[in-house]
Amino acid sequence: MNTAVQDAVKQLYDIDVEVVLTRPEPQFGEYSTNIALQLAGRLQRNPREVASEIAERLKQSEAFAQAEVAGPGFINLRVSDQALYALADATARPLNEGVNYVIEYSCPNAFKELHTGHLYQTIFGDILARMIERSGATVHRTSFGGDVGLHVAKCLWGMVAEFGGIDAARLDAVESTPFERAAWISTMYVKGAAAYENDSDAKAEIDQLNVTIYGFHATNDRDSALAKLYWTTRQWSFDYFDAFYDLVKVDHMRYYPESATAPTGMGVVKEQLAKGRLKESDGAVVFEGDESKHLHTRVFVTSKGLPTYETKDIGVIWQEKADYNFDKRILITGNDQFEYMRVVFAAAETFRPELANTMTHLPHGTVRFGDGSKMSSRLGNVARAADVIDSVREKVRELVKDESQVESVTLGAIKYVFAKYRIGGDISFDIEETVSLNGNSGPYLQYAHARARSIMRKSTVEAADDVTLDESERSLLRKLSEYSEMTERATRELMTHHICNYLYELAQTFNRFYEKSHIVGDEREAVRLGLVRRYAATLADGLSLLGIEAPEQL
RNA sequence: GCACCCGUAGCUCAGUGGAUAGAGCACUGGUCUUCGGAACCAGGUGUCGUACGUUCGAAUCGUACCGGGUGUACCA
Repeated sequence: MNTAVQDAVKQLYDIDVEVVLTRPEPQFGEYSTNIALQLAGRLQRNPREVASEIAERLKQSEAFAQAEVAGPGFINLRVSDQALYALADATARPLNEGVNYVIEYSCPNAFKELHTGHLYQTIFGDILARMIERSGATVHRTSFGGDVGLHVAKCLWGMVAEFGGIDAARLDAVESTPFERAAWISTMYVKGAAAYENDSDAKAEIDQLNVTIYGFHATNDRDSALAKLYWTTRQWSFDYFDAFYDLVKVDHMRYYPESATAPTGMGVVKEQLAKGRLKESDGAVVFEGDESKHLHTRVFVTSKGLPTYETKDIGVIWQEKADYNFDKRILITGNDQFEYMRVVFAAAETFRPELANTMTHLPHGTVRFGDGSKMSSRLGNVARAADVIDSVREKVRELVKDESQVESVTLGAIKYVFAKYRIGGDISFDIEETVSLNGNSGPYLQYAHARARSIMRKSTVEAADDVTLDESERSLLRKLSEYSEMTERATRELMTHHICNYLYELAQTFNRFYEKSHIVGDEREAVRLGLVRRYAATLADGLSLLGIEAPEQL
């Protein structure tokens, strides 16, 4: 359709322009263009005159039923009902046909529990992956976290202290579900962390333990007593991740543990040091920042010879590239890592120029609760992901009687609230609002779908299309016709909140239609049933993009 | 100090060059003898943080400032 306008401009003025059609307020029609305002300057003419010339030309085009000049020189375009049906039935263009993506998110550390930040990333990342897959791409979901390091040493120390010695057999007495095991490991961490702070002997032991743990990987020690304790509980962590991802019903990611990425990263560091792209400085290996680009200098290997997060991050990029040969890589992290990631990306692109323009970093804000507080692990009021889910489920139980639907509504509520904020800023998580049955929430849309399906079950006629729609019928079809454009935009911009805003507006439009238009038993039943059917299908499709179930009844 | 992000209605947020700046929540009143009322309609007194600038046109772009947050060499 924009090409129809481009052609008109070309014929009239012999100018090649890129025409962007926008969706104006409904009273102005389906599409609007400001092309005349842009051309007026170049042509040294009055914008309204230019607009009416273009509009005259467009009236002859088959693409539009109507073309009118409005305001300072906008051209408002209206399409036929028939064209509106075609738009409503159109599927989004496959923007990423054949493109190979890696999307890295969630990224929990082994030996720790997932908190709300992980929950947000897990859900947002999963939705993003769905959207991109839907646009024709191949998507590989990955995750990256620490299975070695000081936090692990604190944990192991805590276990040894708890057992009064190194005794892996004592693990048999620990509760056996993945969530209980993860919680137990957390208490061992707390024990170790406290000792590290307050007891200098313990601190020395833990620091030594840290080195020992790296050794388990280097020497592939799986049999010594301490190694058994480590490998067993490490596996417990991975089992817990799997159980958690099953609980929230997302696809699993491939986990890249730091123990594996560190050696890869160290190999790269060695190579790049020889090439002079990394420098030695005060005994450490650093990537020198570029002040003109405001890039910090960062340490890749410490003066003690240990790899930092930078090196491990380079290691993951190299491994993901080797495993999947991605065309595009998207990384989701908290926004506190924004500047840090700029340096890592700059280093990666310096080492391997072919990576330039293939990697995107999506930083997100903090999940904040109703009172505006940021839950802090230091203060002991950290919100574990599982606790958040539990408290939402409790609220849902008050409203949904059918126990078999509680889980679907619980997850719908949580996924929706995380998807509806534009990524980048903080996420305000108000539990009442999240579970609320009216307003812009997941449960509201699930209900909206169930209601539409109920109407469809009730009707016995054959659905039919009609090209002389009344006003409320047409406004619903018009809203439906925006769906594929909206999903394209959400995919292009990597922003899930467009989907939520649209679905909510769609439901509101439907409610207005439904208020005015009787369906079952009406003489226009067939036509209206066709619209209800499209509405239910669009709602279900949009919810499925968000990973939310669309129930038949609720 | 420098850099980045944020500042829009009482609250939570959309809108990032276009028409009278919009939603939800909350609050008030009303509609309909419910095809699932979890509905619909009506009601906003907003210095779009402030000031200058660019533009036919600025919440949106530029510059400076104010306020909040984050980052800034051996943590992740």
